[in-house]
Amino acid sequence: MGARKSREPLSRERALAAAIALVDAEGLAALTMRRLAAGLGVEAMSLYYHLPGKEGLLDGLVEAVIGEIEVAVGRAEATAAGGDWRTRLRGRFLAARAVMLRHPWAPALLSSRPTIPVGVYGYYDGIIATLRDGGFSYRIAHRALHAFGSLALGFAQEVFRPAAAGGATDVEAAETDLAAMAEALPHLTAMVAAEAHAAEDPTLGWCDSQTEFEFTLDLLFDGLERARE
Amino acid sequence: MGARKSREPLSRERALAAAIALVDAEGLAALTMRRLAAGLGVEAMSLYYHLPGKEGLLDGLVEAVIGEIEVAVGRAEATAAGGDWRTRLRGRFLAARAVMLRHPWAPALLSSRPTIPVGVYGYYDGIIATLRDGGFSYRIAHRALHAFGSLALGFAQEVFRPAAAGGATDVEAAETDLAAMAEALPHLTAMVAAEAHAAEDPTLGWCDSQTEFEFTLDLLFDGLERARE
DNA sequence: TTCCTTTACCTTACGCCGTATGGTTGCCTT
DNA sequence: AAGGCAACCATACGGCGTAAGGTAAAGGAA
Repeated sequence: MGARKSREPLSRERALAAAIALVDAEGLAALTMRRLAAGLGVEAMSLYYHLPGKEGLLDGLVEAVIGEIEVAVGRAEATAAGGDWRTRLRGRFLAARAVMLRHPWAPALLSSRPTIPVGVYGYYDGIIATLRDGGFSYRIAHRALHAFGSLALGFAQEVFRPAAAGGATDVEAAETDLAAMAEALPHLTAMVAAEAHAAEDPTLGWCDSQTEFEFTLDLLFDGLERARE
Repeated sequence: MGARKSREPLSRERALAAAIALVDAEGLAALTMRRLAAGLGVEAMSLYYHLPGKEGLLDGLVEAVIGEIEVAVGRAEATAAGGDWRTRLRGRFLAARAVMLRHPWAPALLSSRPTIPVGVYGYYDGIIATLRDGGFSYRIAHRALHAFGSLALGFAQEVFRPAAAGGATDVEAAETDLAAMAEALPHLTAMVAAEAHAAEDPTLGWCDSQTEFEFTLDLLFDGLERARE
C-alpha cells in the first residue's frame, strides 16, 4: 500500500542467505537453482543476475562458512591471548568445530570444492603464526598442518556415517545377525560390547563425538610437542 | 563366424570392471549410466538387468576398492607377522594407501557413501585385533579408530586440493600477487619460502605426500603408545 | 514531456541426467 | 512345435544447469 516496491529486490546476499537456510534445513542435495529461486519468489534464471552460476553459489556458501569460522576464531583468540600454543590452537579448532556443528553440510561441501577459498589462507596463516610463537620450525609447522588435516577446520573426516538416521533396524534380524557377526567379527563386536557405546552424541551426523575430536587433537599436540626437539 | 554369440553377455562383473576403468580414466563425474553402457556397446537400460541402479553401481565400486584393500592388507599382514603392533598397523595402512593411489577417486567416493560397506567391518576388526594384541584396552582401541579416521583406509582427507592441475597460473600476476600475499599472509608465505616446497609428489591429487602421511601416522602411534599406560 | 539506456526479472529451450514402463529377441527346455 | 524366460532395447518423464533472448520498470537527458 504505502510502500511502492512489491518486494525487496534480490541480491547476492539475499540469495546466499536463502541458500544457507535451505541447505541447513534440507541438505546439500536440496539446493538447486530452481528450488532456491522458488523459495525467493523468483524464477531460476533471475539468480544468474546476482550469481555466476551453481558453482559460484557453492563458492558463496563456502565463503560464508569460512567467514563464520573467522569470526568464531577471532573471539577464541581474544580470550586465549597469552596462553601457550596448544591452548590457543585448541581454541581455534574448537571454535571452527562449533561452526561446523551449525552447518552439518559444510564438511562435505568444503572437501568437494575444486579450489581453496581465499579466506582459508588467512586462517592457516594464523595457525602457522601460533605454531611459530610456540617455537616450532617451519618444517614442523608444515607437517603439523598436514597432520591436522580437516581437524583444523573443525571436523574429523570420519569416512562413514553410522548405520542410518531414522531407519529403524529390525530388532529380531539384528539379534540373529549379532550372533553371526560375533563369529565373523569377534574383536569388533567385543569392542562394541565393552564400550556400551550408547551413541550418546552423534554430532555432525558422523560418529564423531566431541570427546573423540579432542582426544585426537591432544594426541597430535602431544606428538608435536615432542617433535619440536 | 565360428562362434555363435556376437559378443560376450553383460554381467555385473563386466559392468563393474568397465565402470572402474572409466572412472580411473576420466573421473567420477564421467560415470553415467549412458556413458558406461555405451562403453560396453549396450543401451543404458540394459545395465539395470545386472545392477539395481546408479547407487548400486557406486556400491559396487566401493565394494571393489575394499576388496582390493583386503587383498593388499592380507599380503602386508603376511610379511609383518610377528612384528609389533605399530609395524603391523603401519603395514595395513600403507597397503590400503597403495590401493588409493591406484584409484584417486576412491576417497571422495568412500566419504560420500551413505552406508558403511560390509567389507569395511572386517577390515576394522583386523585393526582392533592388532591393537588388542598390542595390549590396548577396548576403550583406547575405540579412540584410536576415531583418531586414525581416514588414514586407516589409506588416505589423508586433506580438505582442499592444491591450486589447479594444468591451469598455468599467470606468472606476472603471480609475482605481484606474491608481494600482496607476503603482506597479508606473512607466516604462510614465510613457511612456503622456507619449505621451498617443490611440489615433489602431489599424490592422490591432494597435497598429501607419502612423507606427510607417514609422519602423521607415527605421531598418532607415538601418542597411542603413551596412552596405553 | 519524451526518449533512451540500464537494471532486474522472466520465458523458452537445449542437452544432459537417472529410471519407470513396456516391448522384442533368441536360446532352452520339453 | 511351443512355451518360458533371460537379456537387451525404445520410448518417455521429470528434473537438472544454463544459453539466448524478451520484457517491464526506473532513471537520467533532451
